[in-house]
Amino acid sequence: MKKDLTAVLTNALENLRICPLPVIEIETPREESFGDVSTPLAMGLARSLKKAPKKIAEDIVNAIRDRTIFEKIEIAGPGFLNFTFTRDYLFASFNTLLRAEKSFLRENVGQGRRVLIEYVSANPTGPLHIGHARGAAVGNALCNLLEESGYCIDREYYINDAGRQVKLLGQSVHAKYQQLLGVDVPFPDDGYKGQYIDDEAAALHAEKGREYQGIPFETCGDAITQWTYKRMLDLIRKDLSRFGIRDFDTWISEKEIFERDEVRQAIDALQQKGFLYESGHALWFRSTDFRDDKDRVVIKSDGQHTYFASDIAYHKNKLDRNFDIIIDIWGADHHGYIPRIESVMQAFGYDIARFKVILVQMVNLLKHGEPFQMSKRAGTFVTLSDIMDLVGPDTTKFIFLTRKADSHLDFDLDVVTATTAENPVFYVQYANARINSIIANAMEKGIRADNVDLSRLCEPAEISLIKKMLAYPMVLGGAARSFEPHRITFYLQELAAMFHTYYHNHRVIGDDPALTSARLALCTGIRIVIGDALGILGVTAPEKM
RNA sequence: GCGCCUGUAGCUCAGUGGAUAGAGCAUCAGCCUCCGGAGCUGAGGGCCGGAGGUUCGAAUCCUCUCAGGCGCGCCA
Repeated sequence: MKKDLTAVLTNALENLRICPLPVIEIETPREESFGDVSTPLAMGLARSLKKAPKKIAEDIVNAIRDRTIFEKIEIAGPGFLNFTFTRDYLFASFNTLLRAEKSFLRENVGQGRRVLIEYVSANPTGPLHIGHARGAAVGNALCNLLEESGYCIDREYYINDAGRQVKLLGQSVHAKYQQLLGVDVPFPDDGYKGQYIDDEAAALHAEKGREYQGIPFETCGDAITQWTYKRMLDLIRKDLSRFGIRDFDTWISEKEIFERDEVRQAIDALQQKGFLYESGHALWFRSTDFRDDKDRVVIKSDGQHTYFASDIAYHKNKLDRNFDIIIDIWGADHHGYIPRIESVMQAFGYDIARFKVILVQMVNLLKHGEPFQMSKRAGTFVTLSDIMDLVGPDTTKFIFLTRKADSHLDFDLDVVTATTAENPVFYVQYANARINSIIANAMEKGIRADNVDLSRLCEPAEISLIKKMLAYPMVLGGAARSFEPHRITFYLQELAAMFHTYYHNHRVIGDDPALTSARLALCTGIRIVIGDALGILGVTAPEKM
């Protein structure tokens, strides 16, 4: 729909010798009476051409030579161009959609550009919680969406395995292990609490017996830390897999970045470019040269590097891999780090327009309508695994994807688990299951859908459904261009609603074989679109429920 | 104090500078001899937090202001 109209309009603008050619925006109008698609093109040109929008619109209409696919072209409101397609065009397009070819369903937004998307990247110090899950759902859907829209995607998870946090994890398990064996080792003040630490200590005992009994952390700490965090990482992978997140292409380790001396090299590189200076025995990055409001310490006066230093190295590592676009998906509580990382990117000479941080807002976990505060340190948190036991992966993902990434989200365990009616994902999946059931029914009755005469679809609801499906590629394209996968969930709910209404008003399988075939084709189209869209969101489309 | 995010229907949220601002839930009133009732139909519900500005046009952009959340370390 969009491709054809864009071609027509481009041709018309060329006939009018309008250049440079403006970006042609195509939208589906709010009211069906305004036509199938419309463009505010003439209004956008009003300023540069210094002519009234309606006059420009008239000129454009007159310049359209080939109008065989249109039933109607109207100028409306302040200067909208509204297009209504002929039935023949709609049926022909829908026929193409039925072949489910990606070239028809997709817009090539990416043009093969390479994108690195880093998301989740939770510290391997404990199980994933609901905040990580939101990042995972958004990141996974965005990767799928961009990949399907012509980008080459690398999915990456950054493992913070070098810092104090991982060591603290090891200390916590070490202490619990010793206590288990009756050795009185004090638990670290800010150690990790929670049942899983006890479980890990018990597991360590089960596997290694008394090997470390009475041995101080200074001696056996590295071994225990390694052992524990690898198990944590394994747990995270399992949770993500169960959550239905596609595996990452790269699991990149902070520790290995250190071991390859990349931190040193990155600091040297900044030093050479003159962005570092010494003050108070510490080494500073002059991020105020760019977009930060204060300079940042890279190496502390005690000679230790800061966390920021390894971030510099990691982002240089990303840059060195020559991606066209680099996307970081962070929890919104890290938003204060954006300016300094952007500064790093600029210092290395990278075009900041090709770096994007997507912030995923906090999830307010509620129980009985009351805030359910989570803290890994205090050990009071609900894990992603717990959530999946209660709610299920599909529902959890879908709910995360019904909101913009940067909008706050309430996730009330009672609401989400109590009444299934509040789970929009079921509504969509139900439509899919229903269609499968209808088609199975038809096949049992030996009804074939060969040589379908689509022109038998003449109910207004049928034409509306076809138009809705033909708009699907535009929705995907828009979502990809704006990095907003949530648009797809809204589209799906609308399409499902149209189908459910249609289903109640019209029987698909009836006495008229030709009409039945045509309606089966209609259903098949809906199934194709729902299946395709759910697939991109990373949500399953069960045949039966 | 400074910065970022969010204020849209009772609640949770969509809304790409464009036409009469939408959906789900909740509430109320209806629909199962019929392909899946996890469904359908209808009704009520709005000063788009507030005030200015930008222009042909603002929920959308700018300034100010109010409210909530988060962040502001030689922590990680």
